[in-house]
Amino acid sequence: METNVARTPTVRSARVKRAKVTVHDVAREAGVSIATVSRALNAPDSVRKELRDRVVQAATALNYTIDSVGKALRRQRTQIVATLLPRLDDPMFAILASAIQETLVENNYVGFVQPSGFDNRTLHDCARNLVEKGAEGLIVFGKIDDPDLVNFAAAHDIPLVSVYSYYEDMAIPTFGFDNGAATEQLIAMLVQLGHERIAMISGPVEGNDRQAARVAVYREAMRRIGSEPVIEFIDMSFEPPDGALALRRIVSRHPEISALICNRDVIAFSVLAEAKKLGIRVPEQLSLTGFDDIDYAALFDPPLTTIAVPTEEMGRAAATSLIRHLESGAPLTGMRFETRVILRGSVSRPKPSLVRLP
Amino acid sequence: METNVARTPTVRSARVKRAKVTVHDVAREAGVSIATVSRALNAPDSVRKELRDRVVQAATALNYTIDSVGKALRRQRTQIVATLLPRLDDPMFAILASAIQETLVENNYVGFVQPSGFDNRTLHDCARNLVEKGAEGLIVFGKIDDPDLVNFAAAHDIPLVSVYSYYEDMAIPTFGFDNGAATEQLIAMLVQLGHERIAMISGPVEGNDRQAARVAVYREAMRRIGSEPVIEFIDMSFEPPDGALALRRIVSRHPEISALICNRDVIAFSVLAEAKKLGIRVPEQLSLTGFDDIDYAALFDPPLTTIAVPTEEMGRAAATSLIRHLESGAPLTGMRFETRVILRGSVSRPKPSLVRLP
DNA sequence: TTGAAAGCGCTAACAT
DNA sequence: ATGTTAGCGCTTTCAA
Repeated sequence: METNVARTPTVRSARVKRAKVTVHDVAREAGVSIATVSRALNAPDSVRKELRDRVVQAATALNYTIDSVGKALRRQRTQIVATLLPRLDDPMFAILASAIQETLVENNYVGFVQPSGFDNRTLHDCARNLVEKGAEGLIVFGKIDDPDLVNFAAAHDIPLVSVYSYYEDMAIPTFGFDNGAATEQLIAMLVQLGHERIAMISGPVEGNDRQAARVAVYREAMRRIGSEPVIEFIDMSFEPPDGALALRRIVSRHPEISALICNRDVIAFSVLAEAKKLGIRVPEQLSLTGFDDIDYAALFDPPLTTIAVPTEEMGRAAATSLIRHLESGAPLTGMRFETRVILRGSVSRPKPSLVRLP
Repeated sequence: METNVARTPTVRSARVKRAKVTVHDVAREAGVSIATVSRALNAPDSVRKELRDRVVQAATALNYTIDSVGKALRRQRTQIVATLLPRLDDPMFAILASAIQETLVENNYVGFVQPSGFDNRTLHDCARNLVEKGAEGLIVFGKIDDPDLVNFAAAHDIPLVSVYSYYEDMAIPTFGFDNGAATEQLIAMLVQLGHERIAMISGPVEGNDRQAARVAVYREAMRRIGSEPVIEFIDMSFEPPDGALALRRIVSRHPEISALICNRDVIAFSVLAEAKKLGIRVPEQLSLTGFDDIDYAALFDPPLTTIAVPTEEMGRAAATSLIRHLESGAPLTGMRFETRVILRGSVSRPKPSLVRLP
């Protein structure tokens, strides 16, 4: 879109390596041994006040910065955790990443964040790269479907946790909620309002346990109430035209549909916009739901009914547990979170009038 | 909101340190020296094919993973870059972070991403922490207003670049656009449509060059056309009630306002929602603009007029330049990007009827 | 082409 | 309480 039109003057023509200040320099300056420098900086109480002050002063004077690479090599600990997410440029993932990164830094850790796509069957290479760069713990979004990753983590003693989806009795601890149960909540609400012809827009289910669980529960519910399942699968890289196209397909092929479940809020946003273009009134002619309750859901017109997911809490819990495990070998125990339906204006009782394309 | 109701069974009761596979193990297995192992893995061409194959085979058999900590200590290179952003849980920042992280990994780097707040006058501590954890290059969002950070980076030879805001002739290379010019574009468009009474909702300007530049240009423009500047400052941590309150203040104190510039799209979203509640018709009674053109801007009703910012391109350019500099000492040269007004339905010519609170 | 050996910066075991 | 020293895993001279 935009092109660069100008270039600032060059800043440094070459990378000049300045001599690095090390513990030896500080030790010399303070007139102590390198061990005392290390102690004064890491365990101040174990050093006499006078020496400690001299060390701190010397370190400040020389502008000393600890080299965590040397430290990490010696301690065999990096205090780095890596997070693998399908993508980062999407509110829900970004909120999760934000919660994780903040938790890490509060605990003197730092984190790599890597967008790795929606297919959890091929995470190994990405994870391996991050571990090789120093990650000593791994947080993965959703159910881990890659045996290579699981084996790799086990072989290298890298603790591995999963966030967002909850599973009982999994080898890998999960910090999340039950996607199927959440969809159940949504469908139960719609059914109670009187909806029977319900459609779904989902992402691909391959390697994506969240979408798979929601689709499965939806199919089962339709079977129960004797309705034909109507599902449109679209790419998960949020492209408004995809949502729009899916809506057009559904209303043209299944004009009897009275409610539409979108498996992500952002899909519902584009569907809502398209519905307006098509002259379909939401919720009068079509009830619409999203998933995740991202901030903007309440700001649309009508406000979007959706499932509230405790994204931030899950991220913090996963990161906190992982850190505790890394620090003190505390047992790594998954946690189940609850979701709830946020009923807003995009849903109403079904009206007798059917949806029709203009 | 949600509480955890269940706990999965414990996975590992203690962290058992498995003996680590090192170059020595691979060397022994392959019957070569550790030097040959290193060469076979890093510079295959310098090792006879037969030995090379033996090494690779041994490494695979032993499940060897290179330890980048040892490598980094020896090479004095980590291939880690850190990015400091005001926050991560917001679409525009998330898109930028995503572009940077992807660029890094494509170049065999990895990245720390740290939310560090909106005040660029106090970045030093955060940056120092990331450098101590191994970052050898730093990308900072917006103009760097912290002399401590600049001095620190210079003292430790840490290349430092700024992304999003462009400045000519800055000591630190900037990859961004001119925030003032962008606001000029917006105001020129509104003025051309006939607007004279224009208000602005901004974030705090302290330590935030983006907001400061936009406010300054706005004030100057109002002076030029002889209108009183009407500015509401709100917290930048997107809280819909803040935007709503700012709108109510503006229309109650200045009912003559015909256009409202919001310095972020997300603020405009909440203002738009509140306008509907108040019965203010957009754009008939009030023209509304945002900033950044995040994906959802086009999906609102009416679609939001805004400034398109090449977020992804800026992020990729900053990361690419930094990597090239790190790899080969290539000069670090800033780049200026262009913005443009995206005219959508939230803006129209001003109508004679004034905005009134219901 | 390959091997031996040094050493990156740090912490911790041991000695004093 | 402080100093001496070994060594974490790796790459890269230097020598063969």
